[in-house]
Amino acid sequence: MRIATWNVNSVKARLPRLRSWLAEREPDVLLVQETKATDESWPATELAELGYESVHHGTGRWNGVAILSRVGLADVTRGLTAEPGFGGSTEARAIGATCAGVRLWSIYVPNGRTVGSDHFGYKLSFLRALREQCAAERAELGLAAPYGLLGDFNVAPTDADVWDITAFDGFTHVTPEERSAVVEIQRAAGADEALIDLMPRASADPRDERRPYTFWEMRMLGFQKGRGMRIDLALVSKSLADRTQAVWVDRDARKGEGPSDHAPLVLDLD
DNA sequence: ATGTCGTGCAAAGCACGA
Repeated sequence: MRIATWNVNSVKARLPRLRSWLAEREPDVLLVQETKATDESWPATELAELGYESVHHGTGRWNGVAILSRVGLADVTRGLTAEPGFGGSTEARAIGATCAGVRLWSIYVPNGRTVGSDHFGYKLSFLRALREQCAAERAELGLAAPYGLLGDFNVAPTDADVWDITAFDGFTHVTPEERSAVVEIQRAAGADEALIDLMPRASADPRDERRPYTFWEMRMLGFQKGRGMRIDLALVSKSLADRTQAVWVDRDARKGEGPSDHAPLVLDLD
């Protein structure tokens, strides 16, 4: 089974590339972020023609998350129980479903903008709500149940996860507060059964030994200059990690005409 | 290099978010 996560930065703008990517890589489950779609404009019919049932949670223009599956899609949950809002309303940043017996979430953590801003506080609140959701669900499902939080976390877990840590001094995505909030999510059900941050290789090539990034800024030719970040994560239970044979970034999806600024993160399971 | 994208509004340019 193949599970992938991809911030597509508008499903409308990316539909041609999404279609060809699905045909090429044939994931069984794809967790999507930043669809920028409404539930009405979500291309469910086109995706169904490609063999995927899908669920979408979005209000248009910004945010929006979805799950595509060709191995079943059950127990759909839109949003987090304790999800905070921003500017007076809740956004569409989390959707969960059970696919082929695996409980999965498609997560789009707020960017945070600048350290100490209202949006930064919102980001930390969102991460706390995700920890609560994870703790409650894992307790309910049992710690042995295969479980995964995948998506765009907008946090680089370590200094090695950005192209040059000195370039990030004073910026979001690398602060101790954000990093410890992610660790707290991993430990939501206790340190013994912590979710594992699956480390991908940098591309589809098994011999690729470059540092693995999942995001490169559109501005300033970030991809062309190798200025990447590993901010799309797969945090999975031991039961799911044990089934994982390969984890890789589909770096090729960042190339060519009209890419997203993120590349898909792919898990190949036993 | 505040250098690229995508969206929506109201318009063929701008504001906003990333």
